[in-house]
Amino acid sequence: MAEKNTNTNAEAPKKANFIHAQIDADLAAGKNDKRVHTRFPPEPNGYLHIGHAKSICLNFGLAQKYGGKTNLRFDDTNPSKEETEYVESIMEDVRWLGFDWEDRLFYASDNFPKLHAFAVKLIEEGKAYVDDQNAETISEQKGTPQKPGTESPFRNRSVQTNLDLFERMTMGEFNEGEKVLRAKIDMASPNMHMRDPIIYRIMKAEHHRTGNSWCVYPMYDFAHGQCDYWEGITHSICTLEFEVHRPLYDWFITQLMDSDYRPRQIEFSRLNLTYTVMSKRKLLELVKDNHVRGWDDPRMPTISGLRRRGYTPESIRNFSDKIGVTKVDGMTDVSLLEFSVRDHLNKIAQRVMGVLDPLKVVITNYPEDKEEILSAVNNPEDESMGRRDVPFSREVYIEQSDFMEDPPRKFFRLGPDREVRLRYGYLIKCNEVIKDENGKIVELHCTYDPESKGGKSSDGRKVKGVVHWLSAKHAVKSEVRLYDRLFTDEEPDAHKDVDFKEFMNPDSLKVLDNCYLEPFVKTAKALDHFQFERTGYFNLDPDSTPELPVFNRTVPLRDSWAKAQKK
RNA sequence: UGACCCAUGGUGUAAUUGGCAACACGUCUGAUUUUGGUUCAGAAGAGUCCAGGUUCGAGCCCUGGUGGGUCAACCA
Repeated sequence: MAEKNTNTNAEAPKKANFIHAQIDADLAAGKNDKRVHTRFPPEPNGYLHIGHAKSICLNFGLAQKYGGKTNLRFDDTNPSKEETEYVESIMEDVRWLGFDWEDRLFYASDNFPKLHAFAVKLIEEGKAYVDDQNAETISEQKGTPQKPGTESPFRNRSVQTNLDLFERMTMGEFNEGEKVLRAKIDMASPNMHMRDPIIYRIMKAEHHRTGNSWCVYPMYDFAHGQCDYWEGITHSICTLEFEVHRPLYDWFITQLMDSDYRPRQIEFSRLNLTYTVMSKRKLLELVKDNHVRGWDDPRMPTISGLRRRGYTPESIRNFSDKIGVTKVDGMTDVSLLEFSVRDHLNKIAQRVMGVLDPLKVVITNYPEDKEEILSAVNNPEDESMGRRDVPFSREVYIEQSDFMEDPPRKFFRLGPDREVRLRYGYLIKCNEVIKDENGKIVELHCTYDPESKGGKSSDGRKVKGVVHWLSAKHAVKSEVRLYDRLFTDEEPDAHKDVDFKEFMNPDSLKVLDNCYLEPFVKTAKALDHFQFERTGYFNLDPDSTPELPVFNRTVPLRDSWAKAQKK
């Protein structure tokens, strides 16, 4: 018998990318004892977002593929921006995504003493000097990308003077901005980063880990490569904007190395997603100015926001695999992300009937006090999830949008004298439409076909429409939060003259407070995933109380009817 | 008036040492369906930024353009 290839995404081998090719070449050349050791190096100055997830999946994925290791390293060299709160959220998010750094948790700040000693060594070798000029002057002397810079008058101080001055900087003798330590490289280099870069600056700020023990802090360029080196990193993967830093990265490594081992920087393009922003600065602005409820607002592209929204780690990892890794600056359509989460939730989500916008239906030929228990499938994609009981009675709620008094062509839901099936229940026919004094439809009177239970009908007739419903007296009242994209523009931060906040979508959050759900949702735990049948995927928000469950809509179901209606 | 990087359907990516441009999302049909979901079957959509060159043969190699990105923080 021919076997069908049902290779799922989870099992499918990851597509090779250009980094794999480079690692393969390094391995073939026998570099670094054929080790592969990567690291994920966030600065703890904000919450992680979906772009970081791409980097996390890449770095940890590489280690998995090559039998190597991945470190988690906090790049905490700027005490003015960094906080312990961020450190904690980052660790939580990486773990939640499903990755484990085992015992390899590092901080750049762990290396402050070694970094300082290395700076002293450079001074001794005549490769670094203390500059007394202010930031503005130094900047002017840097020149422009087109024009070479000029040398600082302090460039040729004696080793002894530099040693003395740097020591006094370290002891806190000078104020912020009075002096900096610079590497002596090449003020005429076509690469701005090689024009005597600043490697240490005076900062009298409290560091979230080292407190007040330091008055001088290393710059990123003077810390990152060295940390890579000391941690034994072989492939230091970062985003494209660091490409021009690579010569400097290599320069410091050359000063440091004492064997054949040499880490190597490789750059890839960061993730851009439509209808959102992805810079920590802008996300922080949204949080600080209360445009959203916090870093974990379900509308945010942060890992914590996506988690609260109802995304699963699997769906994010899967998305990450799908988008691949290249050096092309692009813009990924958010529909790819939405596909990933639907795809996963379809397989795992418990089904439930939920009426978001209720319309009362009285089944006039159903006995007043009768109640029945109907049986519903928990997940048609997964038999092992079993079935559940759903109570049925004379008065039910259906969705307002499932009834039209004057239905258009191809509308196969309820209308006057039309018949639909109540999912898992009976066929009902609408006989009477009750309106209030304003003409608004407030209630429907229907009759049911007692022979139609369980998919049959008394005479074999079939109906096209199936609607979800809830027994009015059993239903649990809930709040439901519907989310839409945070911005109305595909690239809100791509407009030169308009602030990205001008494009914020005023309807990005819609709160429905008159929703009904099956009774069993009372037992749900925060973040549990559900599919509200015919509506979308939802999860239980931590804001829920025993009296009032609150649900977030993760993503709507695909809806070909709504799509057809738009045309 | 520089250095470095990038360019393949609408979007994201593939394409062994040069060998019929493939996959996914999205879009559109149709079938199945007690979710207008899922699943299944199928379709449309690029000739690979441009111009030369090498070659039997170029998305891939070479040359020159064009377009885009990054770099002039005591941020990372």
